[in-house]
Amino acid sequence: MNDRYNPRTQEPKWQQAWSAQNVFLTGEIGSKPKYYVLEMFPYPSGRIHMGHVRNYAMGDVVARFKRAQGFNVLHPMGWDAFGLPAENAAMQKKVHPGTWTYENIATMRTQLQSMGLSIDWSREIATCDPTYYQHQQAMFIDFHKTGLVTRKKSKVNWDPIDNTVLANEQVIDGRGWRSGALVEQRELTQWFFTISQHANDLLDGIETLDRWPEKVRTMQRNWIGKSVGAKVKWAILSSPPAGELSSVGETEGGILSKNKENPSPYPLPQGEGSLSSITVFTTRPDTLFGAAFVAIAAEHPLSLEIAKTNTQLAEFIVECKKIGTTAEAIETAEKKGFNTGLTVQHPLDETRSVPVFVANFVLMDYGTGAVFGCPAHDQRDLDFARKYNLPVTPVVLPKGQDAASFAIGADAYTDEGTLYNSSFLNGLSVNDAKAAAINKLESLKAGTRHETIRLRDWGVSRQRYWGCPIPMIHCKTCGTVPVPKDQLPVILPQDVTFDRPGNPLDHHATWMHVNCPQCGAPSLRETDTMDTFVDSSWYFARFCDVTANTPTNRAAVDHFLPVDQYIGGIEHAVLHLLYSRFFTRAMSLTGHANIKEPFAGLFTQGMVVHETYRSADGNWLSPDEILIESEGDKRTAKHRTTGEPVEIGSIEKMSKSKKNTVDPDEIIGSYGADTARWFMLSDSPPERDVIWTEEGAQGAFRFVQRFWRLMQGLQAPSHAASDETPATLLPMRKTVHKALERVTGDIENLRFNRAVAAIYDATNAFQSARNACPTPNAIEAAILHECASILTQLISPMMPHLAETCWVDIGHTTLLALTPWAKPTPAMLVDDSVVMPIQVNGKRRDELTVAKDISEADLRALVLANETVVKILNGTAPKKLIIVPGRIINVVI
RNA sequence: GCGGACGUGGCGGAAUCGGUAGACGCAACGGACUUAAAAUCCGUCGAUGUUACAGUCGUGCCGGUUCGACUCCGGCCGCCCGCACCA
Repeated sequence: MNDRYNPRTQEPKWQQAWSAQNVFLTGEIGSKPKYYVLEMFPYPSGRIHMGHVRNYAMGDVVARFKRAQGFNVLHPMGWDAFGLPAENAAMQKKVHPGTWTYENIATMRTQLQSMGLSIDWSREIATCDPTYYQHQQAMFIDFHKTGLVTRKKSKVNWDPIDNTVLANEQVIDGRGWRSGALVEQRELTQWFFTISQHANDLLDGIETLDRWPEKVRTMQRNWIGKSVGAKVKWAILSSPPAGELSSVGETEGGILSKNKENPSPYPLPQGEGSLSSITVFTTRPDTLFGAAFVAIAAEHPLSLEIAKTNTQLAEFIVECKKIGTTAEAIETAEKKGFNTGLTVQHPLDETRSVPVFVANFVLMDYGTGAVFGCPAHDQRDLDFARKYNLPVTPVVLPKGQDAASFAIGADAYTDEGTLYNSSFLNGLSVNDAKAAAINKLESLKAGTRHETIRLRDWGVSRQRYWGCPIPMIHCKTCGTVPVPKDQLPVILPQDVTFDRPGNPLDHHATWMHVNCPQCGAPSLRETDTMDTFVDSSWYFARFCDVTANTPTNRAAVDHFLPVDQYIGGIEHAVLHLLYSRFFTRAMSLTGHANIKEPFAGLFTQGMVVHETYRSADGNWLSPDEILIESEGDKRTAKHRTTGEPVEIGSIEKMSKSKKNTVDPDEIIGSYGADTARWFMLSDSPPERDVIWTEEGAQGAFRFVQRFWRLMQGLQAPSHAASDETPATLLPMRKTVHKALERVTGDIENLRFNRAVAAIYDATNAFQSARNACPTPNAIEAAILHECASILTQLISPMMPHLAETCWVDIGHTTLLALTPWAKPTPAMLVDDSVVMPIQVNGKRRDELTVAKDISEADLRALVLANETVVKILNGTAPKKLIIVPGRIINVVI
C-alpha cells in the first residue's frame, strides 16, 4: 500500500495524458477570448538552470490559470539559437555549431518537458532554422526598401585577435572579453536599423505601457536619452594669440575668419557651419546671459585643427584620450581645460565675448561636441570657472532672494527662479525664458530649437558564421542589391571551418560568389550576419502562426498580439525589449503587423540566488560538497567527506564559477517538478531574488506529501454540498472559499507568494477540520469533498501533476487541466459576526465580537459596558467614541 | 551626480483607499508516537517584564498631521539596481 506520493511515476503519467489529449494546443481563432502568455525564450546553452525553472514556472501558472478561466491560451516555446557560444564550441570541441545547438535543444526540451509546462509544443521554433530566418531575411529586404535599414560607416569595437566586431557589452576594461586583446576603435561600413529616427515614437509609446514595471520604463527613457533645448552659434572673434600660432604662417586676418565672404579653410564639423563659429547644444538657453566660457571636445574639428600647430594642445588632447571610460576614472578625473586663446561673440549680446577652452569633460559624440558654460547654474561649470578664474554671474534668482545680495558660493543654483541680469529675459520664469531665448535666437539666426537623442542607430552587422545571413549582394556596378525574394532563404553553408580567426563565411570557397541579380556580373554576397538580437525581436509574432509562408500570418498576428503577459529577466530591460518595440513598429510599417507595442504586460522576475561556500584554502565548494549544522540560530558548515570547517559566504546569483548552482534535473529527480515549482513560487515576491535552500525545497516536498495524504480517503459524495454547513465545518468552508477568491486575485496580479500563503492557510484549516471530523456523515462528506476539490484546483497551476493525482483520488473522472476554474459561493465569503478591536486613545485594550449589522447605538452601549473600558474610564465619560463600522472602535478619554 | 526600488522577528516575507503589526513558510525549541531514527502529529516562537495575568517598548532615525501611522507629510541615514563627464 502506497503511503507516499511518488512524483517519479505520477509526473510522467500526467504529462503523457495531457499530451495525448492535446490539452495545451492553442485553439482556433475566435473560439474563445485569447490570452498570450510568453516567457523569454532560452538560449540553448546546454542545460536549463534554476533561473529557467523560476521563469517558466511563473509563466505556466499564468497559462494554466487563464486556460481554466476560459481563455484560448497561446503559450509557446522556442530557442534563441544563433550566437557566439556555438562558434566557440565549434572551435574548442570540433563540432559544427548547428550540431552542438540542436543537441542542446534536444536536451533542454526534455528538461523543460519534465517540468510539466503547459506549452503548445506544436509551435516550437528555433531561430537558427531556415524556416525561421528566411522570413527574417524577407523582412530585412522590406525594411531596406522602406528606409528602415541603412548602410553607413561607424566606429566599432574591433578585436584585433579575433578579427571581429565586439558589442559594447563584450568589451571589458577596454579588452576583448574572450581574447583579452586591447580593443581598437575602427571605422567600418555596417548595416544599421534606423532606430534613432523612431526615438520619439518609442519614447511616447512608453507612456502607454501601464502594465510594465516603472523601473524598465525609466531605463528605456534614459536609454533613449532625449534632451530638449537649442543649438546656439557663437561666432569666432579673434585668432589665438600670435605667439602660440607663430609657426602657422597664416595670412593676415588670422586663421579663423568670421568673414562670410572669406570662408574658413577648415572642414565643416557635422554640418554645423564653417569654423568661423562654434555651435553648442544646451538644455538651458535661459542661462545664456550667465555664460562665462565655451568648451569644445578634444576631438572637435576645431581642437584638432589648432592642435596641428600647437604642440601644447596636441599634448593635452592625448592626455584627454587617456582618461578611461570606467565609472571610477570619470569620477576621479580632474576637470581640465586648455585655453585656446580664441574668443567667441555672445549670440544675444554682440558686445560680449567669452574664451574658448578645449575641455576633457566635453564629449564629441554627444550633442555638438561643444558646450557653453554657465557657472552660476551648473555645478561642473562652476568648478571649472573657479579653477580658471572665470566670472560667475547668476541669472536665475531663487524665490525669496534679493537680487542685490544673492551670490553663488560653492554650489551652483540649478532650481527654478526668476531671470535677472539677462536683458530681455528679465522677470521670466526658467521655462518661459527658455522659450523666449530660443525665439530670439531663431529670429537672429543665431540658433535653433533642437532635440538631442542619445539613442544610436542599431548596428546589426556581425562578422560571425552562426547568425542569420544578411540577404544582400555587393555588385561593382549596381552597388548593394537585395537578394530577390524568390531566391530566399540565403542559407548558411554547412561546410565551414573554424581553424583560423575571423568569419568562416569569408573563407568559404564558393558561398559568397554570386552573380548580381540586376546586371548578372560576378558579385559578392554580404558575409556579415545579423546580430542575434534581431532574431529575438519578432519571434513572438512568428509564434502566432509558425506555418505561415510569409513572415507573419496577419490574421493570426492581429488576433494574438500583443503578448498579454511577457515574463523574463530584468537584464533585458533595455536591449531586447527596446529592439522588439522598434521591430514591431518596423513590421507594422512594412505590413507584417498592425501594432506598435508588442508586450502589453511585462513582468521582470528576480534571480535565483544561493549561499556560497569556501574551504579554508579559499576554494569554492558546491552545496553538495558540504554539510550544514545548526545550533540554535547559529549555522556552521563542514566538508562532507573531510569534515574540515567551511566558511558560509554571501548569497549570490547561481554561477558555475562560485559553484553555488543547483541542477534542476537533480531536484526534479529527487523531489519532482511540482516541488521545484512550488518552492520557486513560495516566500519571495516574484520580482525579487529567491534564495534557494535545501531546507526550503524539503519544506515544499513536505507540503506535497501532506497535501496528498489529506486528499486520501475522501469519497465522491452522494450529493452536492448544500448551503447549510454544520458549525464544525463552517469556518473551514469559509476559509477555503475565501482562499479561492484570494488566490484568483493573487494569480491575476502575479503575486504567487501570497497565493501560496493563502493555500497553506486553507490547507491547514482543512486538515484541522478533517481531524475534528473523523467519521463524516453524508452532509459533512459532501462539504469536505467540495473543499478538497477547491484546494486541489488551487494548487493546480503551481503543482499540476499532484493536482491531477489528487483530483482522481477524490473521485473526479476528467482531467483537472480541462476543468473550468471554480467560483466561490458568495454566502461563504461573508461573515455574520465581526471581531472589532477596542482601542483606548489608539491603544488596543480589548475586542468585541458583534453581529455584522449591529446598530451604532447598540455597539456604543456594548463598548461603554465593556469591562476593560469601564475599568479604564473609572466613572468618567469618554471625550469621544469613534466607531468605524466593521473595523474598529476607539475610545478617546 | 541623475533616475528607480527598498528598509518590518534568527531568516524569506504578510499587513499599504490610515484601523488588531508579524499572516504563511523556513529555522529553532518543547511534547506525543517509536527499541531507535526518519516520517508524522500537537504546541511555543518580536523585545522586556511577571509565578501567572497585567504592563511597557517595538516596522532604519528625527519631527509633524490624526481619535488612530509600517502606511500620509517634512528632514535625515542606510542598502540595492540602472544610467552617467549627457551639456
